[in-house]
Amino acid sequence: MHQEKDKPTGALKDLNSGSYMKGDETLKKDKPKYKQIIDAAVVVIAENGYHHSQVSKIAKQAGVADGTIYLYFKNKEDILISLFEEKMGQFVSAIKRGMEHEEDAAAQLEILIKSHFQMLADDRHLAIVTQLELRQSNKDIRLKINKVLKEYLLLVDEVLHNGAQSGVFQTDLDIRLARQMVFGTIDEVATTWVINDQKYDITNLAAGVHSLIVRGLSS
Amino acid sequence: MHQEKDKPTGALKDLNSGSYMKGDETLKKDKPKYKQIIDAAVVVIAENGYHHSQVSKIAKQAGVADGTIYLYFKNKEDILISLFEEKMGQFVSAIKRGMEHEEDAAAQLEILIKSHFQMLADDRHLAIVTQLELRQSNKDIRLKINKVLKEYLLLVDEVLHNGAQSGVFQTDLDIRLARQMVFGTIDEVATTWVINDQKYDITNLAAGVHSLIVRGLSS
Amino acid sequence: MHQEKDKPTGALKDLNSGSYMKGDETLKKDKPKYKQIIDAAVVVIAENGYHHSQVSKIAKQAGVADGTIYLYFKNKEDILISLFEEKMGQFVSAIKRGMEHEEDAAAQLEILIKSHFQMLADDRHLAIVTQLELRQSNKDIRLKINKVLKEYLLLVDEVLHNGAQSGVFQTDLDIRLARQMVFGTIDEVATTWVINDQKYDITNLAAGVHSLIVRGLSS
Amino acid sequence: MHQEKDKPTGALKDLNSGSYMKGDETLKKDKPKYKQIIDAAVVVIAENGYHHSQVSKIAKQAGVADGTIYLYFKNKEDILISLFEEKMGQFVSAIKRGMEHEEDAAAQLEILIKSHFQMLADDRHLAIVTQLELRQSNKDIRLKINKVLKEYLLLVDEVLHNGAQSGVFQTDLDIRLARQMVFGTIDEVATTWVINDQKYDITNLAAGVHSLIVRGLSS
DNA sequence: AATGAATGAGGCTTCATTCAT
DNA sequence: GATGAATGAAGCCTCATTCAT
Repeated sequence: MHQEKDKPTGALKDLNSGSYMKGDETLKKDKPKYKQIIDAAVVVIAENGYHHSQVSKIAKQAGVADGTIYLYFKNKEDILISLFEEKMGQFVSAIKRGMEHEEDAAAQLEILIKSHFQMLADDRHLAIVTQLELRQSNKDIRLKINKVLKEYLLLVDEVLHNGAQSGVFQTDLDIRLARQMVFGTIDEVATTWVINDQKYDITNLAAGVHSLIVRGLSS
Repeated sequence: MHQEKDKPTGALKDLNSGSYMKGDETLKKDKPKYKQIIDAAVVVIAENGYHHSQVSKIAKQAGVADGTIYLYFKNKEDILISLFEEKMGQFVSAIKRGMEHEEDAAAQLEILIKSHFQMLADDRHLAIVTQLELRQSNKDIRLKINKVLKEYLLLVDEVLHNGAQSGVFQTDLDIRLARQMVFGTIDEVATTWVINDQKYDITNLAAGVHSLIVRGLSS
Repeated sequence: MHQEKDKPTGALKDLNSGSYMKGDETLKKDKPKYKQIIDAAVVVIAENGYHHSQVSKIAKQAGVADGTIYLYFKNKEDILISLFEEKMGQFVSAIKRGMEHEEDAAAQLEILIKSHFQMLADDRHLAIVTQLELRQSNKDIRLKINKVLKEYLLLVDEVLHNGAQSGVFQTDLDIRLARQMVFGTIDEVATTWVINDQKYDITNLAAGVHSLIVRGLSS
Repeated sequence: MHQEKDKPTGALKDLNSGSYMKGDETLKKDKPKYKQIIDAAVVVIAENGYHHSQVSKIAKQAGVADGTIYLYFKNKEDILISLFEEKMGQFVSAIKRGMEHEEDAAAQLEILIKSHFQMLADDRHLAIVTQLELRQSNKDIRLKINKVLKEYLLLVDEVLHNGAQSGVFQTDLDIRLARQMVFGTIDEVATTWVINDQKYDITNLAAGVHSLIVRGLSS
């Protein structure tokens, strides 16, 4: 955990260098319209679906002209990737903050799961976008999204590594495989919840998911 | 376990009644060109990506005229759904066959995982299509695909139910959640493997995945 | 009037030589399937509209295979033209028969109008086809249809000529213009009736139409 | 006649509210490209025939990009309907203007016929389009065209009603039937003229047509 | 003569992006 | 910086006709 505490935001540090941004004068990202457009994109995509979310619709929702979008984003793809970066960045930061004062790997994992579910529950539009809509994007975008996702996965790896080293988890744990189980499970539970119109409280599932992951199916 | 043995293939029995098919004279599905076109679609989609797979490309790969496609499929969407039905049907059948003579739930689960990975490994085109390309289809298609997927999930449920009843798994197992873990994990492992260009042997991961699912992370 | 009586069917004499027919052995036209297909076309076009009347639909209604159509008709266009020829031929013959024993031009005109309306009233499918559907065909077909129509117009001309010579009508009548009034009026009344779903009895309008045509609007 | 004089253009007042047009800011209809495209459509349809008039051809003729068409019209159909509305509106307005200072119904009718023929003679492309090409459009379009046509027919009705009341025409005139005679005759004369490649001067026929309609065939 | 499976040309429309104002 | 009118490429599907059986 020391690692983690030593560089609490480190893992995210170059998340802001990915996409479109001209000079280093004033970052586009810090101008109000940048976030305004991203938030508009979340709403529009959640409400209309990925394939019916034209740039013009996002512009209208953001209250700007179509052309203005292109002053802040290279192209439509860039909106989506930036959206994911922006939101995922906050996501990872929040989870890290949550885990900051906990050293037990199992407990950290529970915080991670809870935070994950909580954040989805807090923004139903965003939940739809990340769990369903963004996945219909083409391979290129999904690859770039995966790059952003890597931050999150590294976080999971850290927890697993911790647990293995401290003996909380199996000492010879295949971290890569375990991470795929952890992420795969959380993601599947989240997606199922969104597909079912978020009609139950997903945060209530956190404990059960945590237990399954840690203890497995065995009796 | 008796259930399972009594109707080993039952759950799949009407998988072939889904989409496009006129009378009961000679099923379109049984004509050679039907499979020919589906196989062509798998190759074309795997090689060009979902969004660059024009009907004309599929027709050319299948060695038929564009219009011929429409003698066997209602529209482009129907090709995709039928593709998934056809392949998923074989998929589920194969897994069921594999599990037929095994009564232990944990062993059944291992067979399921192994079979799943084996089938993906056996057809690298199909693996790309199911793990990556088909997911960028629109909501309508995904809904219908989910319907087909349900057969598979029911199969998982049966195994889990078995295990819970026979005491191999936790007797108070939350089947729904457990199924989401099982499927989520398998799917994530498979997707990761495809994203990494299938460059390692996924079947080697089956044992590890099975172990993780059954025993969890605990030491 | 002698003219008229001398060659009672003359005007129709080459109506049967228009379109498709191979040798002079056995006329295609006399084989049962010829009329069978034409009648099928009338029904299909009336019920589905011109643009939704595919050859395959006509074939099915006629109880023959698609290919069989082409043993009796050169192409789809030929079905339509033949349909019009066949029906228009009967039409003109019937009107001629009706007028045969009447010498007064005004009375002849009344018979013509009455017969015209009566025949439309007798076959509601045919009425739809001739008044509405066939008019959406392309210019080529309409030109050929007009050629067939010419027989009918010649008949009108004869009556008008008669009337002018016998002093029943204006002696310096512009036959061409008068014929356009007669046909235009009859056609417009018929079309209006069909557009209104044939929901009143068009034959009741014959007297009024005749009176208007003969006496005009004047008080 | 007072009615007529009091609201001479009234019947047309909402002819411009028919199809595609968003707010009331700046009407699409008033922008130059709107008329530009409609005029292009008239020329293209007249020269190529309805079925060979692709949107791209119209765009090229109008000197705009294909996509620009869709900034002004909902779809291809909307071009045709708007075309008819626009031209028919001018048509009816012109006729009304012409009749404004004439109180005698017979004289009004003569003006109507003359104006009708004159306008067709003034634009040979438009004549082809309205008399021939537009009639092969599908039922939906024809229905909407008929709605626009109704303005014209109401105008005819007014004249006939006038005439009947003032004793110029038969006082017990069946207006509906009379209107069908008037319109049927004018339309047939116009169509015949167009089919014959407009090779004679149709305006010369106005007097004869008027005479026939008012006095009928009687000697 | 009759069949019907196979063919393949052809066009409307959407929407991300640009650029003159 | 902001605008929004204009652009133009790209693809699914229908259906008249053929021809091997």
